[in-house]
Amino acid sequence: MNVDLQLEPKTKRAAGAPCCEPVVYPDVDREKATRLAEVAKALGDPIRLQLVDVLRKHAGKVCVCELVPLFDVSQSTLSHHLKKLRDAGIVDSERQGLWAYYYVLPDALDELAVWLG
Amino acid sequence: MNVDLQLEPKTKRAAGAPCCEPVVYPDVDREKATRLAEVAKALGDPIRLQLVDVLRKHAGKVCVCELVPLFDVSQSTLSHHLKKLRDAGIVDSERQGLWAYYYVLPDALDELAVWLG
DNA sequence: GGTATCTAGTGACGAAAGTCGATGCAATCG
DNA sequence: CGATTGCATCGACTTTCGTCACTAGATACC
Repeated sequence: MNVDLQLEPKTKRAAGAPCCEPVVYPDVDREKATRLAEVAKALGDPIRLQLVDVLRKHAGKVCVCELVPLFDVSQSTLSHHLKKLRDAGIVDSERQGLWAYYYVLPDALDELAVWLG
Repeated sequence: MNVDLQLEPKTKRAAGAPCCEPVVYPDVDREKATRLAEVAKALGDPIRLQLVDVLRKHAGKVCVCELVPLFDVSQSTLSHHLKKLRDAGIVDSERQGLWAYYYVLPDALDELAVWLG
């Protein structure tokens, strides 16, 4: 593994011709890259990442009113972050009377985990 | 696993008292969350994610001149994306004469993969 | 030395993100 | 019914992002 092919120094023809032909190609197509990047972007904020961490580690569903006091941001900001996570398909919510309960949808995170290998 | 503890409906005291006490806490501290989010954010763009994909799948180091033609953006934009990946500690580069070769530093991605479980 | 080539950096600019306070909307309580 | 509570949404603001054309440095060829 990691053959480290010896990096041909490419001292050939620096002037007059293109330095090299593209010999490597993406393994994930643009569509899948866009989807994975969407999930990664949703995790790209410390608050959202901690939100997901809380929801994942806590079996079952968690009331928003328990989440708000854990972070130093306003309730509306937290709601905004939760919406981002919902839009990315990382979590979903369920209303129960006056309260809203959030939980993780594992598929999105799994897909990213698989790509990370 | 995933006990789904039965979500006490909380019909108790909706008026006059806080709905509930916070009973869940983040498992990753803010510092680690910030670090993980930084890596995730760097992967939160389709071009950067594909760049990492190319560099990971390709054993060894890849010349920038091979990367540029793979994407429909200008050379300066690609250089900007590579810098973001460098700043996040996901890749590093090495100059060899006129060319620059990029390669993946696996630790950052591994840390994220471990968190994803 | 002069010129061509490859890559990084700069400046600019529209788009998007993160934040807050204020408001809206359902549902519940009294 | 009216008041209150929990959450989502809106409007505004500042900051960051993605992109490009242009420029600057360094290196290699002639």
